[in-house]
Amino acid sequence: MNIEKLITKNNIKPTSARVKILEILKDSTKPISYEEIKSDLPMDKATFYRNISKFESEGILNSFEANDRKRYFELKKVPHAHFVCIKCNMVECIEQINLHLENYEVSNIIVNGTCPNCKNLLSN
Amino acid sequence: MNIEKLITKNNIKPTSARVKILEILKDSTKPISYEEIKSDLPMDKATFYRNISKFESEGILNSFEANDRKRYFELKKVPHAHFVCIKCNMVECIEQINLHLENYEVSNIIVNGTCPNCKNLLSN
DNA sequence: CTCTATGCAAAAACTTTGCAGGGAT
DNA sequence: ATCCCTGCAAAGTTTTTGCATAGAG
Repeated sequence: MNIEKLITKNNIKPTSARVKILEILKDSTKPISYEEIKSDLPMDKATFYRNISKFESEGILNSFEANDRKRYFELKKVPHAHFVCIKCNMVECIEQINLHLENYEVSNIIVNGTCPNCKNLLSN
Repeated sequence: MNIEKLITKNNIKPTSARVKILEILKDSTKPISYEEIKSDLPMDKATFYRNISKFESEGILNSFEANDRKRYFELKKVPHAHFVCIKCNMVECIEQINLHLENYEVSNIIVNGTCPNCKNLLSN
């Protein structure tokens, strides 16, 4: 889906800051934090966070916090979970999960644990 | 299990600050944040956080972050997940979940979404 | 012209760290 | 005497807010 359309469809003005943010998120294969993308962002952090907040309330993107106390952002796609390593803070998507809770609406699932890599390092 | 034993078993000195922290966690039916318990804590926040950190590295407790940007703590028990409402930040335990990821070690699962109560409020 | 978006700087919220005093062994 | 624990205050980190200016329609 075209980024500009995604924005206008949600009644938001497609300013260049907004398009830029969503393009970066679109191009990423995993959720990313402000810190990870700030060098590519031609805008102030206030602008970034304000727009992120707008996108979230419009339901365009999801965010969650990892153990490094940073928020990670991603475009909303098919429901899936995220694995976050408690040692190295690596974040990755887990496709095969399905969870149904009667009367609840599930928007995101975060699985914390130790990734294969860190697990190996520990046992050495 | 007796709190003092839980502490000494993990090679930590059972100071009164430590026993107090774990007793509060033991008595809670759900994960709690520093803010929620500080009025019952006869110690400085630095002591609280330093001991929490020690307990975590010894594997005595788990913590995770909710959408309110606070960390929630609980004694490590049988594996289970937590539901955190993105509207009201209510936290509760979800017992029936099981997830196996080959080569990963799962330590905690957080499910974000809207709780039945907030879901009703929204639709009114 | 009006309304919204942006940048900058300061504030806010929660957690961590430095340091000196105290207790236990 | 030594080692670790604690409280206090200050610093740190990420995100949010206030305010004035800039930009779009």
